[in-house]
Formats: sequence, structure tokens, C-alpha cells
Amino acid sequence: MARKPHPEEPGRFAYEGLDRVLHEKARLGIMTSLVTRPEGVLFTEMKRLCALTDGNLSRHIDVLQQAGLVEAFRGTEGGRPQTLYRLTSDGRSRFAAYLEELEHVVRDALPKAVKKPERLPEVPPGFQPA
Amino acid sequence: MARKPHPEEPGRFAYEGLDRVLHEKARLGIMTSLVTRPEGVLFTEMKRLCALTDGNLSRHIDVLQQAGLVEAFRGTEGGRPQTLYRLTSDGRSRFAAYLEELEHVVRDALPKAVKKPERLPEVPPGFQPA
DNA sequence: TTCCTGGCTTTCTCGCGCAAAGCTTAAGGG
DNA sequence: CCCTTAAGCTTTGCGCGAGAAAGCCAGGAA
Repeated sequence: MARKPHPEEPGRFAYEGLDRVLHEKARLGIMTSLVTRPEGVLFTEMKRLCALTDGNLSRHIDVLQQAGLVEAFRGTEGGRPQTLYRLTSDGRSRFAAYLEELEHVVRDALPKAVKKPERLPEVPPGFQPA
Repeated sequence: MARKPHPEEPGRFAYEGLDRVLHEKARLGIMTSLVTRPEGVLFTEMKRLCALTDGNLSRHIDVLQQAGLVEAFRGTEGGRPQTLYRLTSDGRSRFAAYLEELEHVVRDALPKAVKKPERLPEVPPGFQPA
């Protein structure tokens, strides 16, 4: 009988659903802040929430806007020009799809990562540290 | 009375725990394949599992080795030289920490992203589409 | 011995993330 | 009225990092 009755499918760990536009620390924070605030977030406030510099926040938001995930509204508040950012409907659903893929990763890996194996597995005979 | 009794803490969505070495699609796949196989994975097999080219796999594994997360063992199998890769103990625990942070992100965002709001929130008066 | 094939490695290029400098609008002061 | 200051973004510049392609090397096959 074969040692591996069911060899794992090719691409099992490829995670194609992890959209590069979303799979980025800073933009992940931006999207999360926006999804928790459907009414929108002002530039300055988002800067605080995500701990980003002006330039980085501007650039990342631009990427998200180009991708159609975020929309912007200009106005004034307290006598100063302000920009309000919101998720688009498409942005929300694409973000949800991304998060579901992330959830799969966590489900795959976390249970196996948290428990320390009682003994290190043997290295097969003839194999030597690189 | 103030409009916002509890402004969100600064850095709430910064996710500092998302280690850049791990927060990368290809390496995430590599780490997940390794954590599900403590006995190790051969180069060629990992190539299939993660759907990576030779060069890219080599490069990403190198990054993980430099970071001390992965160790390599050289040997032969079927008359051909092969390299077996395994997680280090440190690699496993750092990966677990990363995954726990990811879990927080998913918990923060997924519930809010999946449910479509019945009506779009109003844009505040004086704000116009950019 | 020369060719081929499998198994990695190295090199190259382009794009992206980040920081720093710049631009614009709006108060506030003299 | 300017001039200055400051808030609120934008643009520019740089360095690293991901991915593709070409290269290298060892072990059979012919």
C-alpha cells in the first residue's frame, strides 16, 4: 500500500484569493477602519487610527481608490477642508471575500501552529543540515 | 455633550504584529504547508503545493531561512539530490503569533463586511464626490 | 563522453512601500 | 490688506523586494 494514499492537491497552499491590493498591512488597516465605520472616516482621523504618515496614507488610499474599493468626498469641517473616505459597495464585498480567504488560512494553520510537538520529528536517513 | 464620547484609540488599526517576513502571500503558503507537515517538505513538492516557480520558491525560502524560521536538510531521494525543509521551533511560534494577529483582523472586520447595509449612509452636508 | 533532465540558484527588472519635501487653502496678526 | 503660520493632503525620490528568466550543477542515459 502506498505511503500517501491522497497526495495533496497542487496549489493547495497557493491562496490565489489573497488580492494583492488588499493583502498589505497598511491597506488592511484602512479597510478595517472603513468597514467598522460605514458612514466614513476623515483623513486626519484615519491617520491616527492606522498610525500612518500623511504621505503613506495618501498613497495607499489612492491605490484603493484606483481599484474602486474606496470613494472620497471633499467638504469642510471646522472651517478647514477635509476629505471623507468611505467603502464602495464593491469594496465591501471584495474585502469580505478576501477576509474569508484569510479565515481559511487561519483555520488551516493556527491549530497546528499553536501546539508544540512533544518531540522533534526525525530527519530521514542520509539527510544533513544544509 | 460631545459627539464622540469614546474616540477610538490611536493605532487601533495599525496591526503592528503583522510581521513583514510572514505577511506575504507566497511565504504564507510555504509556512502553512510546513506547519501541516512537521516532518518536512521537499523542494519539488512544495513547488507544487504552493504553485510557485523554482526561482521564486528558492528566493522566498531563503528569506525564511535568513530569518531563522525555516531550516534545510540536503540528501538524496530516488538517486537525485533533494532538499527537505522544516519549520524551526522559533519559526513555529512566530508563525503562531502572526496567525493570532490575523485572527484578530478577521474577527474585527469579517462580521461587518459580510452584512450588506440596507441603505447607504448619508454623505454629510457640504461634502461632494471627489 | 556528450547529452539530457531534474533540482535548485543567481541575476535582472520593474513595481511598490515609505519618507521627505512640496503645494494649497484658510485662518490670524500687524 | 498682505504676510505668516498651520492644517491637510500630494508629489517626488529612493531603496528594497517580488517575480521571471536565465544559469549552474550533478547524475543518468545513449
